[in-house]
Amino acid sequence: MARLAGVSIGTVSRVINNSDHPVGEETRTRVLEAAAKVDYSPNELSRGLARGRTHTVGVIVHDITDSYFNEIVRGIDDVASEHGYLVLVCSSYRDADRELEYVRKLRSQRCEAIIFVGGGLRFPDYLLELDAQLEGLCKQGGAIVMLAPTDLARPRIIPDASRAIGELVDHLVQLGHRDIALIEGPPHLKTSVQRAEAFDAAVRRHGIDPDPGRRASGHFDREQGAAALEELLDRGKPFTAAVCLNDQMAVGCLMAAKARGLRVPQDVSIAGIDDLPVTRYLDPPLTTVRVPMRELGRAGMHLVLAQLDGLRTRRVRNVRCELVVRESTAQAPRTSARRGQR
Amino acid sequence: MARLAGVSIGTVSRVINNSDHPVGEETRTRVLEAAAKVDYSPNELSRGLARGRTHTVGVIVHDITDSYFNEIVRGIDDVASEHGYLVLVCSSYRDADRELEYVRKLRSQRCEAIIFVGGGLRFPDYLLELDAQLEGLCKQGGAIVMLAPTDLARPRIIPDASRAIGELVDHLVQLGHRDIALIEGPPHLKTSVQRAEAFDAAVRRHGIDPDPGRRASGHFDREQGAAALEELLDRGKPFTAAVCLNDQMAVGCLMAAKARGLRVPQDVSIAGIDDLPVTRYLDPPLTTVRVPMRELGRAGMHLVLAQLDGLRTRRVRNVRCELVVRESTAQAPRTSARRGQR
DNA sequence: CTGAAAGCGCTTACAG
DNA sequence: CTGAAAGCGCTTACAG
Repeated sequence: MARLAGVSIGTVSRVINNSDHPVGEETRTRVLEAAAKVDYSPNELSRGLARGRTHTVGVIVHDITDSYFNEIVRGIDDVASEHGYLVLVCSSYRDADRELEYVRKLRSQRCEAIIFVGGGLRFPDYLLELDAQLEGLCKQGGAIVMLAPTDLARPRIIPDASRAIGELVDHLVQLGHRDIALIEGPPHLKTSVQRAEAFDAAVRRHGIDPDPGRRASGHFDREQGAAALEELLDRGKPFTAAVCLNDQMAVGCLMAAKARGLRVPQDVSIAGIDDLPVTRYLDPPLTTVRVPMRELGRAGMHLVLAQLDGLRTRRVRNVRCELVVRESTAQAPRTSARRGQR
Repeated sequence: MARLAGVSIGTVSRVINNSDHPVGEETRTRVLEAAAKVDYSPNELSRGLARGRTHTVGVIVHDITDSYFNEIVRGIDDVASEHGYLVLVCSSYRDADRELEYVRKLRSQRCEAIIFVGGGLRFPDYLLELDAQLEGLCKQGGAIVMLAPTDLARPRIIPDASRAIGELVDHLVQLGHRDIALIEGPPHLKTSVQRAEAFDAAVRRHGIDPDPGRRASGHFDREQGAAALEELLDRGKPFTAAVCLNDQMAVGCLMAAKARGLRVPQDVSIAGIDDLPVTRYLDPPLTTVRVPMRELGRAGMHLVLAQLDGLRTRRVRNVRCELVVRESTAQAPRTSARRGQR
């Protein structure tokens, strides 16, 4: 194509990149014409090799079909595409090995940044290896951003639901609930641990002792959230409300409660966390804690850009979450959920 | 790192790639040790340049937060990751320029394939330019796969809902519905056009003339689906059932109907197409046509792999879709929806 | 079994 | 204003 235009490849490069190096008008036109004729597509690989920039960022999520994650990816992508970046989406399914494998791959691809959307796993070996990989990426000039609690000392923006979880518990207690069941996420996931701690602290403030008998894990998953509710029901310890530490589990929990013949919220109140789009379409619409997912994604990508621009930071930024009261929570019934069961 | 191991870069390459070119055992260990020590991360860019393979595929969707698309991406990613491919996800929002821009970028990145998940737009200029870009990508050795109806002659796997739409209409007519409203998608989108044609053909089979007065566009979008129902209601032409050409619109339609005080399905039956996960959690659960999204994604990526393996094909494969009857459709009421409105 | 060297397609000082 | 050439980090015939 340089031959077609009758110029050197250096000149071609200059006009294609609109470099500020001067190029003769007539030469420029000749190059542009030749480029159009042969349908020239500049090779980003070699360009990346030569310039050290790939215009790609990697994003590691739990599962792209989970709204929590795809909403955040949407936010990331909004600003990424605005700035000419392409996004590599990697679903790790919270598997440490899968995640490490992806990090290695993204590094090899010379992504300019990796954004971790999901919560940090808490396995020591994994943390060590992950930190080494991330250090390597940083040395290559890459940026790292974490959008969830983690044990790694990396720049991060974290949705902090603690305060809103407190408000949620206040709300329930005001409605007369004292026997509040808790459906947790994966025990090795920091997000779940933190949310559970916030819940425990909140009920204690009301003089209620967190009761292991009213607690089950739904692994942040819809089906397992449903199973957790059933387990709690089968355990026989009465409760009038169930707090699910994410909305996916709350969806499952709600369906399971209905399937057991419980009316929500008359027989049992149910609340979640995240405020996924689906919560509005449930019957009843779900009381939950709003995590500003799209904004979180946008902020995350902006932090990436700032770092690539030379910003050095280890500052941790918290993002406020708000209680959203809808119709799945109401006055506690006289008889508790278990007995109310038909 | 070659220096650290005291060998040539050629030798390093051979052991890192586990090439079948013989390498001395002791040399191999030395290289591996050096690699571990410096935390060596092979540069995929240069590797891609030298070998002409990038191990990436681009996927163009409408919007990653739309379940229809992220479910398909999930299927693609399942087999892509199995085969060591990374996935670049591009949301075009059905904008022709955005889509073309992404195609150019993916080409520049030398993606080995582009999978188009969404339906084809039908703008002549766009089609021309797109086809040129795709031809370019093919010449570079890339594969193309379309997972929706399109006017382009490229390998494709298409979910064919026509037959199931016919069954849906039969189902409604059997329930006594004759005044059936239709909420369509974007008029320039082939998927929407085809589904509408299938609907028209089906009602005609029952001696019903498609009525423009009972037809509105919701642009495949939740909010606009709701607006479309309201418009139909306001138009004053009575109907006892509304068929939405995708589930997103059906969700909006259902909420709007309830907001207007209509009972579903007693006052009006509502049906969608796609069988998104959310349809199960609605009240009432939605009657719809199941499009096997995840399988479609998997099949799409398999077709990519086959093409990269040298398969030459222009064959069009259709994927069967099935009617799923749930609770949002029932016997037609005596009085039609409009009058039933409170 | 090992290395030197050409080549992948660019960018970018450096000369002219 | 233009070109020749080094360099980005690999792979892979080609010699030895």
